[in-house]
Amino acid sequence: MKMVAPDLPRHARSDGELSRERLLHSALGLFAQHGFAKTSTRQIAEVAGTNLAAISYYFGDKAGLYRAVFFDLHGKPEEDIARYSDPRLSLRQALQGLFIGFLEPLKQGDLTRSCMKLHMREMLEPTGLWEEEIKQGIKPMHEALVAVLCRHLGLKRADDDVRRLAICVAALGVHLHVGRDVTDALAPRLNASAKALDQWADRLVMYAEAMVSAEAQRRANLPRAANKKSA
Amino acid sequence: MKMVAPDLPRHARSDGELSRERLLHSALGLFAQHGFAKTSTRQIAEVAGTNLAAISYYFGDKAGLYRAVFFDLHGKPEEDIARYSDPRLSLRQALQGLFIGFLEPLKQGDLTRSCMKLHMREMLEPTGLWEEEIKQGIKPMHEALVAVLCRHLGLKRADDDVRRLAICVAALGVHLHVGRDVTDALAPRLNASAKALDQWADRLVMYAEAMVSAEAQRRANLPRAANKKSA
DNA sequence: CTAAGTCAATCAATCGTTTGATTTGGATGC
DNA sequence: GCATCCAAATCAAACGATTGATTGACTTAG
Repeated sequence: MKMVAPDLPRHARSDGELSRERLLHSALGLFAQHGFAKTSTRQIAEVAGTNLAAISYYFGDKAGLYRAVFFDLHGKPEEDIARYSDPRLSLRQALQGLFIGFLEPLKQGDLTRSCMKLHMREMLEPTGLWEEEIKQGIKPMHEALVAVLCRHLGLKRADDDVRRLAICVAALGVHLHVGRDVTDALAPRLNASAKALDQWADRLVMYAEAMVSAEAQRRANLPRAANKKSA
Repeated sequence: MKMVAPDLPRHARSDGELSRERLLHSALGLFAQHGFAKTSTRQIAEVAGTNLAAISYYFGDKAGLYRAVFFDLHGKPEEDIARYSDPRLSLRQALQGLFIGFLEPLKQGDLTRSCMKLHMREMLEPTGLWEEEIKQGIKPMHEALVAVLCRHLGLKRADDDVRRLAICVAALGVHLHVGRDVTDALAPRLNASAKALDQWADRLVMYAEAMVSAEAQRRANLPRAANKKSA
């Protein structure tokens, strides 16, 4: 069953960290597809076309490789946040920017998709890395979205309901990735083409706008009292 | 590091499949928490208080145990579907029934939560079991929800937009489980109490209603043509 | 007695990691 | 230009630990 790449011209000292990058990309694909535990170091080295020992050489150990894959091949959240946090944007524009951040990776190659899948997978297998990802990646994005919603709801401070709304809006984008396989099984056409993905963007923006409007209306109908605890 | 349960009174022939059930529950918890690959058979037997060989004895092998956990300890989808598919229900009532199915497991003990988490985990590690789960569990629920939406949107047949709407509505419920840890990190209060979970139900119903209304309005504003391809 | 159940001990396989030798590209001294 | 050296990089081989699974003897209930 094991098929070694037969006769690649045996990398002659490509010097520079070429093997390192090959390991990173191979590991990304394998980790994203099979998970950390089910991916063996031998498999990674085999796919990367390097020797097994190269993993220890460049990354110390398997966990170090995973950590490097997790952080090195990951876009900073700043650019994602910038797409929707500008105060001059309308709500619709902001939501469009938000969901573009979720949809763009789907259009690109396997690399970004694998990267996203790896992160989604971390949600279900918290390994410390994930806590850091929440702190450095997700929390800032959440807070930025909360700020956007507060602004358009006319609120000075965020409360639980705004945070819940933010989470639900983001959930629409997250589900694009987490539920990708399920969606493909239920309605294959929805993710089939780039045009279909653009329709996702349209509809998600529409849905999110509707959710925000509903929340705004709920707050408008609330009894006068300023610090009402709950219903 | 390995600490064996020191002196449990060594089950004397408890006859009947008592060990079998203990293995099932222990395996559920461990599989849900650490995943399949990272859970060892020794660990399972240890927690269950049985001998290692009991796994082979009752389930053939580790995969058989996993399969048994996956299917034996899983409520049939019929009862979930029944909560929202009744044609006499209003849209709001149907959505309430739908989300109750997602929220109820959160209120109950670790068992149902672990069971749900195990299934969510399967999404990211397709292992054949998952495909069957889609066919027998998720697809029926999806089709039932699509039917509900068609009814309230006044449609004879489902199209891609209805399916997308159904997926997005369900995504709100799915995210309760998939994004549980993230939510706890971002806004711990939202999942803290049973009362908070009831508020989730209220808000999710409200959001879903808003999404359906938005879709209805979009369709109303559509140019007359019956089979318009897209915008 | 028989068959179902339980147990400690052990199997072969695979895992992540390490070792020590070897190869390579470029700097150095002449 | 040429021989020399060195550190970076690569490699095959093996390590100890752990894995899932099996064995065969022992215990108990019917």
